[in-house]
Amino acid sequence: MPATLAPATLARPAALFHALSDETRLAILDLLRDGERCVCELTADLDAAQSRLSFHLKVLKDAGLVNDRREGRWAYYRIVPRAIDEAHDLLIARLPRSTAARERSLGGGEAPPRDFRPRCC
Amino acid sequence: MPATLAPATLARPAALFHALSDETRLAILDLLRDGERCVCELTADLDAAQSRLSFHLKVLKDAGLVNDRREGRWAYYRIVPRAIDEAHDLLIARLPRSTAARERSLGGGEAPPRDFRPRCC
DNA sequence: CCAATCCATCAAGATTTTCTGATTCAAGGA
DNA sequence: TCCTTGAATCAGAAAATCTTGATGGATTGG
Repeated sequence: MPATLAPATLARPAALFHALSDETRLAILDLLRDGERCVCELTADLDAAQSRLSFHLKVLKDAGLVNDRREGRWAYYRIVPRAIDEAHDLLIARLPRSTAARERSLGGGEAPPRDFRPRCC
Repeated sequence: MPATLAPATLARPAALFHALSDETRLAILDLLRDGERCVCELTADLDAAQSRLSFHLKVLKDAGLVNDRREGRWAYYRIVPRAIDEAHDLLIARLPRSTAARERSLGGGEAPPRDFRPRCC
């Protein structure tokens, strides 16, 4: 991760997408869509080792995608909708500028890649 | 990646987000936002080894996020807007169901997590 | 107090990714 | 044809990630 390649502005998007890049974590998020769940529930539903879920929940939490709440000996996790929104915005920011403009006015229509003038080496 | 945890439906989202989870690849996408670029241009702009960019471009291409086009000895890469749209849809599918409904009608407003009835072990 | 439960964390190993430095191939230009 | 250039690919090393099993803390119930 050379400094020249990684403006500070890319660290956050990369971390957020990384948290979303694992099937186990996506499965967790899918379970949390219906509301908060405690770890033991997730362990049961996903048939996964508890330490494994703890690991992935920590990744999700560090990325800001989930919150946790302690109640007695249980830990309840829930999705942070704003983090999904943030990822959403970061995606839009990756659309080609021409397409992004179109996306804003219309509803995500079809379109050829636009003109380009490849000036190379 | 146990089968119980990884319905086929999660492989694609994970792969797509994985491709977006690296700062170098995000930097590449940012450069491609203005239109297609050849590898040598990217190499210069990002000050990165050619084989390294080839590697990351392959990851992006395998994920369907970019296209390539050969012209003489140059290879031009460009963003595939529909892949960004796909990632976008996969994100929306991760919103809490209550929030997702709200998202659809309103414009992504604030809201408490809704009621939940933590039935646990 | 004692035992059981829920969970985070750690260490160790396995697996995956990423980077670097060749090597190879194709396309041009001299 | 020979040489140069742009780019993909490979092998190996380095780094990051993931899994497993063990340990320990906190809470609860008996």
